[in-house]
Amino acid sequence: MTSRAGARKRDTYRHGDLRNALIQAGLELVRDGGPNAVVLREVTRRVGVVPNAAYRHFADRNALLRAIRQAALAQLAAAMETELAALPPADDPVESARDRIRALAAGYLRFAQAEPGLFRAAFSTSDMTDTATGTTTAENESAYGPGGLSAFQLLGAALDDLVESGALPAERRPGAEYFVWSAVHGLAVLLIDGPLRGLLPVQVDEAGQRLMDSIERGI
Amino acid sequence: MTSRAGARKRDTYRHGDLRNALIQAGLELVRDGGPNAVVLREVTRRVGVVPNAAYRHFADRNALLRAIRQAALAQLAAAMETELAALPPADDPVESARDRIRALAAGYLRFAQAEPGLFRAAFSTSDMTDTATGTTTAENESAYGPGGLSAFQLLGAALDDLVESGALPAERRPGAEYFVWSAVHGLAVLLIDGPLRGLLPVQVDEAGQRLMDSIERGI
DNA sequence: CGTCAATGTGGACATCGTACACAAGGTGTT
DNA sequence: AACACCTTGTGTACGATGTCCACATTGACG
Repeated sequence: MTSRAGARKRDTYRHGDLRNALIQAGLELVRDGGPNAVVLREVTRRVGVVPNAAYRHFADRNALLRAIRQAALAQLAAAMETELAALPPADDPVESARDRIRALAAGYLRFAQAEPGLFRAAFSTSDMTDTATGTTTAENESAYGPGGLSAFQLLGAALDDLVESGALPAERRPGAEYFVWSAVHGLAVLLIDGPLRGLLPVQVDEAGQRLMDSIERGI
Repeated sequence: MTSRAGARKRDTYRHGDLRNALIQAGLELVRDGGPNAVVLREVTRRVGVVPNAAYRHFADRNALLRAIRQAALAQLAAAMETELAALPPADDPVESARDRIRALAAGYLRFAQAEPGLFRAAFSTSDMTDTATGTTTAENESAYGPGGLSAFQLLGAALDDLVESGALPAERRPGAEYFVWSAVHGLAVLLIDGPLRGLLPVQVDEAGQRLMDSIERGI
């Protein structure tokens, strides 16, 4: 009654799974509203718990945000894996490796556009490195998808296959993921935040194709 | 006395240039602390004015932030122009055009690393598009450097020269800036925010070189 | 010199993150 | 079964923030 949205009154004094519930509610907030829509009081409100309860599971709002970011990264990786899985089997190993890279890139871009809030959250740091503390929160930076690989690792594996199939000279392999990831990530960011925001879906597709062609040439 | 940092007590009742002063103070805050270090009250404090005074020049905190972002974008463009100007004159027009693109990219990356706060602010939107209002603040998205060109336009011009010099087939020109910008922007973001943060300066240079090589191949 | 629009001030309010002390409820020992 | 203890949630409180409203000060223009 008193609570606004889906905040059922719990009958037990203990919640049982508060930590996860908070992350889940946070993800909902982040989904439409980006990282700084995660306001601690609102998160706890949704779970039906008093604000301070969150402090039993997270040091502060930033810690909660980090956990949410981790979850968002995992969803990214999952989306990319899904795209991989949907790929029809190809006989030519070279073709196959190329297709996988394109699929990963497409999954990345699609996720960014389908879930800009999650995507922004996944790569937001504005709050974690607090101004020259230098700590940079060097924790495990990557969150893994169902397959156990992070987005970055997925890309790395695909590039390895590209080398193995003979399509990419081994001496070009080192650092290749930096280039590919940079290009894809850059387009994603420019599309949802930057000056390319507001492009028509057709143009977005064109830009995506153009980008992937250039990536293939440039690797 | 009462004010903490550099907040001189003004003798005139009117400030005379409050709007600019606020933007300037905001830039200082953004410089170490990123976009959400721009706290309206702190900004006005630094200028030596009461918080509400800002509302005579900006509709709200977001409007101030937009102005600051514009200024940061201008500084980015300026940094790129500087890099261009420092380029030794080349006789071969093809070489020259390539050098200019590399210089622009280098300027972009250098600026991002030298002024991560400004850079983040320049491309932050988390607050301007308020959740499905759809307005996306379609104002003049670009801020111009001393030369009167935005970062994007600088790149476009360099690419035009590349075509004119014959190094780039005209049919590859359309959309080329999307690719180049994406790659450079992506690396910049990954370097200062993303998982590539914390790379050693040497590695950063390597990644930068690698990226620019790939870009040249891929354009 | 008087009026008026522009600009800055003062005070108030709701909301936020978070600290501190306390309550409720499991868990393990005896 | 009784008890102490540790974990987890509650209540209250404080300082800070963005923004609203009414008022004060000022320069420009008649």
